Amino acid sequence: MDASHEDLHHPWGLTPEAARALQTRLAPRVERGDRFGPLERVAGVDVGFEQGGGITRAVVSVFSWPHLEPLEDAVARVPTAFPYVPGLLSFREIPAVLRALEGLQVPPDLLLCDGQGIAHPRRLGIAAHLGLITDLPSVGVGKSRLVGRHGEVGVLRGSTVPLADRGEVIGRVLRTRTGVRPVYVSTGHRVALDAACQLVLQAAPRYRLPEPIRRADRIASRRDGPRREAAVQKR
DNA sequence: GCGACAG
DNA sequence: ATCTTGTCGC
Repeated sequence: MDASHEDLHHPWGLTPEAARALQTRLAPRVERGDRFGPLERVAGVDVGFEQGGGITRAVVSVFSWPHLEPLEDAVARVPTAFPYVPGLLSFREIPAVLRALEGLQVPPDLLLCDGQGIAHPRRLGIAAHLGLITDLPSVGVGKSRLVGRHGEVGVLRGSTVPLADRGEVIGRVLRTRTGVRPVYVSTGHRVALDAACQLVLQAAPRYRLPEPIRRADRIASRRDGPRREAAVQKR
């Protein structure tokens, strides 16, 4: 029920072995059912790296819901302290994301993350991990597959096919745009798969990726440093 | 030992 | 993810 802070504020400077052990220990605490109220602010989360990868730049872009108007952006630049290791992405990106979240004027009601939720070897992809430690509802939206198998997805927008691994459905491959490569949607925390897919489809009315993630991605991968770090609209 | 492997 | 310019197509 509660996200007992202390033990959830675990250290990040771990060895890959210790990180995997921690994932196995935390995964059971991820809530796979729906537990979120009315949505007003939905945020997109993404990370980018600067020359050489020495600096991790995390971006959180908050949009109004359901109108999808940009409300606020928060950016954090942190020295990169963990390498990219398949399955351990959260240990590389979450520290910077947490800093960005701290910079928001108002916390969001939901997080749409660039990466997997429970569609992960130990069921703790970055979206699930981030949702768990912030206790915010979250959804994983991956641009490609990490684990799991699935059949062909219909060519029309809205088509889906289950993503399964070790005899369990861990996500859904969703076509957000007719004729365009589908995305991998999975439960992050407090958002079941059905709602997760509905939300992603609603958040992506025109492009392959949800609007909040697109904006965060654009800012995160911009060569030039971000201009305004917060307050898209001050009023 | 040989592939697979989010971003 | 990042290094990098233009190019083909709707």
